[in-house]
Amino acid sequence: VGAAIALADERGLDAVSMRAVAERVGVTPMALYPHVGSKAALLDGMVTAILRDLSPLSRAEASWEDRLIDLARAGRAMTQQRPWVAMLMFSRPSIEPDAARVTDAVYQALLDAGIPDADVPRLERMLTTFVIGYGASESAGRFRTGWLDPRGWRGQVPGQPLGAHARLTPFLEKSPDWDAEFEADLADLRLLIRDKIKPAAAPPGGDGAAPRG
Amino acid sequence: VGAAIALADERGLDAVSMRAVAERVGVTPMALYPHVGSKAALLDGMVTAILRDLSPLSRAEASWEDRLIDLARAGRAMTQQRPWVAMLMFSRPSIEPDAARVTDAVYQALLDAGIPDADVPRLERMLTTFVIGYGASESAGRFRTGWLDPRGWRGQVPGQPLGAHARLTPFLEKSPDWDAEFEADLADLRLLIRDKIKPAAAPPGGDGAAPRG
DNA sequence: ACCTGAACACCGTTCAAGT
DNA sequence: ACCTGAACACCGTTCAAGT
Repeated sequence: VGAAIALADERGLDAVSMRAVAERVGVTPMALYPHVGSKAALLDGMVTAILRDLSPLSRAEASWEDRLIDLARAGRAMTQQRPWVAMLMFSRPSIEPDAARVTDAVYQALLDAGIPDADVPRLERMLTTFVIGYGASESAGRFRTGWLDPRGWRGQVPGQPLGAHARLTPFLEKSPDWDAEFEADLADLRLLIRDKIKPAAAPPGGDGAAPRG
Repeated sequence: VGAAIALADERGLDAVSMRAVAERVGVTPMALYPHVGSKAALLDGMVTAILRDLSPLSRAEASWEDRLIDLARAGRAMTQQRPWVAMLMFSRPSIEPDAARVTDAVYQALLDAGIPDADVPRLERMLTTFVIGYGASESAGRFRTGWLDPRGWRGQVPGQPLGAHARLTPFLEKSPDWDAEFEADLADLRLLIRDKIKPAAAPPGGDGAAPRG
């Protein structure tokens, strides 16, 4: 699994073949099978290993907002450092205990925020879907170009004038600062979560966050 | 491209090989290259074709909220009908005019909502990232299992008791209704957008949406 | 218990020929 | 202008042998 990760880091996910991993380990391709089972299981093991090393789970005493933002930033840092990992996360169910550790930290932050228990799992999925989706859009190419050079948009499609593109041209001419955009999205999601906080009933360990500005 | 889509529908994306597409078209694999360029371009063409046929762009006179929700539902319907399309959308930049048509509809709805022009492109990316990410999570497997059978979570990882999982066990025992979850997420995102509406300055065509409760 | 070698049924793509 | 055939350099995986 370590060799596969090193290979993906150095030459991309496409370079991760059973043959290449075996060669790096110094063994015949078939010798891997008793150990990893299949290529799909190897890819599973790669995301599990990455998730196990996700860093920012230290600051357990920080506010729920800081913890949540830190987790989101750590997720994006991970997808920036290893561009191959985001897409992989969509295809692998997060059942392994190491993935559950991260999930648990998100759950805990949402519970500490005062979100009703019944809403916590859904919001965790919504937030992680966004973070992984953002990382995948960046690393797999969805966010590349497309907003550059919009001079041709107006009237390019016969029956559809694309009026909104025309109006927004000033904001579509240069590609955004993706770091700033991610932070702005996080700020919006933080507001969304604040709005879902249980009306008045104080949770067991509630530390009195202001209900709104 | 049509043959490739049919193949993906019938036997999955992995069955879409140049050789298989060529056979379905009744031609030698190499005969495809002058027409589609490469396999990557073929996959591009597949998502472009799907996007071109995205349905609900008809109701141009509906409220911005209805239009936005309809677009999101159409996106998910697309990823449900063709489970292979969501992952593909992350790897293909949406530069083609047909993709821009959908993007323009989202822009227009956000503009009609009264979102400041400068925020519209970012919010469009946030919403589409979520919709595609949700579809990818469903179809690629991230949402499969993992929340079933959580009886073993408590204390499964030595140094980490996974306390939040333990507390949320009642809500983790059965897999959610994914349709209802998607709708709940959309409702939350609708609220998020409402909160971002330009404070008081009425936009050119503003039709007076209630600012909050 | 762990590894090897040969083989099977595939890939995307290049390149020189054909018509 | 459009298609074909053969070939190159790969894939994941099975299976019978080896030690």
